Amino acid sequence: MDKIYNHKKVEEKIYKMWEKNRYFIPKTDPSASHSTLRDEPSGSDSKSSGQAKKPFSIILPPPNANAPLHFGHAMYVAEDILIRYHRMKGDSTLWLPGSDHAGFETQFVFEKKLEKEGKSRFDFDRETLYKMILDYVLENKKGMQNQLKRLGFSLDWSRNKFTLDEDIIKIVYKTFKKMYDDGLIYRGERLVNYCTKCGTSFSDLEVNHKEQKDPLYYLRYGPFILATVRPETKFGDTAVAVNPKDKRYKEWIGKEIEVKGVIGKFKVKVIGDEAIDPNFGTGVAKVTPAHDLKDFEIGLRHNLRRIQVIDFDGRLNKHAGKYQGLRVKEARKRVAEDMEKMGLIEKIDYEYTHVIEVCYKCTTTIEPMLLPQWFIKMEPLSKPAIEVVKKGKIKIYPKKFEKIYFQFLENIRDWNISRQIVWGIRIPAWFCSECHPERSEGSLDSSVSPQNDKNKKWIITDGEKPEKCPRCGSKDLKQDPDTFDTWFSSSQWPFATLKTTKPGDYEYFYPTSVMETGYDILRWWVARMIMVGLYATSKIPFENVVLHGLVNDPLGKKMSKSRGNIVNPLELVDQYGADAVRFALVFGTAFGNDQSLSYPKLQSARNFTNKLWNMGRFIEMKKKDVILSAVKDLDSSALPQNDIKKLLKIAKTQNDKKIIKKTEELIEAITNDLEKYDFNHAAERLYDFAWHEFADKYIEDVKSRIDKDSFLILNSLFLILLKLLHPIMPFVTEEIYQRFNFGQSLMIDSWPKNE
RNA sequence: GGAGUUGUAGCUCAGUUGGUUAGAGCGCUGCAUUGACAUUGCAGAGGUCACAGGUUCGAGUCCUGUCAGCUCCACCA
Repeated sequence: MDKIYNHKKVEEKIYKMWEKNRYFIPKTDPSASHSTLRDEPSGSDSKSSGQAKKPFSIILPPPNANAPLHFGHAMYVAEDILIRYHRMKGDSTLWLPGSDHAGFETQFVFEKKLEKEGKSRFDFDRETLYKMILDYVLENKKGMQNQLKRLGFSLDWSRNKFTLDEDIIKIVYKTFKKMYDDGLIYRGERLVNYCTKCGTSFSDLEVNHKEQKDPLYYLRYGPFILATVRPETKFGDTAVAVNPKDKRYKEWIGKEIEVKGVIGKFKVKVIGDEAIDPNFGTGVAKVTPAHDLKDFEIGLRHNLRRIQVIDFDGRLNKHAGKYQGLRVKEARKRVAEDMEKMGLIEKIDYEYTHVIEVCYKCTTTIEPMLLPQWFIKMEPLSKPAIEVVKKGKIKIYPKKFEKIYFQFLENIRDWNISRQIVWGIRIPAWFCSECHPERSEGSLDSSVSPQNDKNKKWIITDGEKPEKCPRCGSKDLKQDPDTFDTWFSSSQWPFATLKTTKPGDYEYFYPTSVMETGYDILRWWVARMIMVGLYATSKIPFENVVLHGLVNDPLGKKMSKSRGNIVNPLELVDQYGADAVRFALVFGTAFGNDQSLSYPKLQSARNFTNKLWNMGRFIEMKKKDVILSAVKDLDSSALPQNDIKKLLKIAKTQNDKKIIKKTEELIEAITNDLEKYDFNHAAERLYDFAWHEFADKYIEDVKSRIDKDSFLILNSLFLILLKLLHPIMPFVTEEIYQRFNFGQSLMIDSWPKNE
């Protein structure tokens, strides 16, 4: 054995050995009776194997396939710890890998790449663009999978899935169709970021913010004076709002007022809404639900009409009367001038600065525009999801996150699942061009006027294109150009994967045992998996939710591409070894809390791997000494002993007995820690015991008096220690195990237990 | 603006349902050791537990408020 543990010589070799021996594949693979392919764990009794026993399963949260993993992903080590622990306990254990197409984000990343090449999405048709992104993603996936392997993750690669696999898409379609048939899907309007120059809508990611100075007009508005920067949207006003607590206007709430305007008089209602800041302007605001995000929300709450006055070409429409046809900027100027002439402007504040949204491509001001979108009614789904956690059918660890979960579900809003991008699963909805020819289709966005959509009869299928229109028989059917929100497909991940891996998987492994992921996606992903899982399968998707904290950079700042502080886990694996990286991640921070990447911690974890290595070296050396003393039955007695009671019998000194008892306590404690997902305590306890009890005290004590019996104790306890450490530090423990010829492989050896 | 979360040694963090003298690692100081390991061992210094109240026989722990950091959500008409 080398004097210093060299992870570079060990890790790749060991991982290949595990993979080759199919140790990552569940012992009881329901699809084939090949459980004899490898031996049972040496310590487990035959009763514990077979279908009857409950399996242990985890679905890996599929990382986005658009970029290499960052260091935060290495936190999935918590899952590997659980998986390895249960595998050693003798459970049939499955950890299923996969990756996510990550709609928005991937398309955004890809377009950045196009931009560098001097191109843009508008240079390609839909099919070409999709194909290009797909190639890009498939290439990325490989690197990502390599990263997971380098971390030592014992994932069953024979069951690897991707959210855009044909069979996954089929299931997503089926769920959508079922929801539609059950009346959970409806067509509703929503404001999107729209660039009238590019002629398309953008995601929030694609919108830039810019501070600029604009005149703030104080308009005479019926009996009120109110401040606005957008007098040109006045034609779309359907209410005037004040804060309900504002004494100045309290008595007006609920009344209708008459307003004199540049194209005649009109009437609007006064409403009270908390969103209105009494301290801004005069404390009165006009409400234009069709062209302002906040007003849209107010409109939803008060059931206001939405009048679209700006069209998709950026010009005012018929609602603007004589201003029809003018562009927004020009219209604003003209309306303001005319109002001034009519004496409708109280004053103008030219010093007002605010933040506006501009198109990241052409810097045109973004217009919030109404677009028809598909929505899911969430209340029927959220209620059962609240129930299962309240009743304890699904448990959330650490418990503090339950609060966030309930808060989200109790205030849930309907879910808009339409996205105006090509990269994703296209929505299986068609309409007939004969019955409803008014819709113009063709571009990547879905620029339709919402008025047309209301009477449109959509044909929803589970993926197949309908042959003809069920009403007029026309074969000229057009598919909705939109794609599903990525979370819509990932909300189905636990059952969609297991239904499409191997026959019997779903029946055997679903619901899965644990869903482990970062707390930051508890709402976006975990809550939705519970809701959609319950809906589609009538079962909970998993029994336990375990949430880890975020890994920030060494200064405590969130790692992000824009900050440029992303750390690739492979760099650290190269430098410190996978075991050290894994150990450092769970050591020294309460599980579920955020931590900062700490190089000193990595270093001390690396030193710990070396300490273990040298404990092994010492024992190997002593073994030779003891064998050299030429006692006949030494070979068999040098084999480690699983039965701790027997060890106690041969213990001669108080120190022997003490260390055996402490090991017994350790087994109990570590087992409890892992059952409670208390990873940091397990790691801390193991570190402290291995280093400061076993090495500093016991080895030092036994060093000078080693004989046959004390060697047996030493050797046996060391094997137990290796087993307890293996889930966290699989490589160095396995390497020592192999060198000592303790058995076939540590990863399928038995978990220590006290009788 | 709303919500969540954190504040404990120079640094990074533990501290279970309140219960003796508040712990660990790194760093620091001193000593030792070249026969497992210098990626080592032994010993030591270092804390008004953010602040102010309250409950209690007793508070790092429970309650209220204040301040600061971080995260998420919504966003200034």
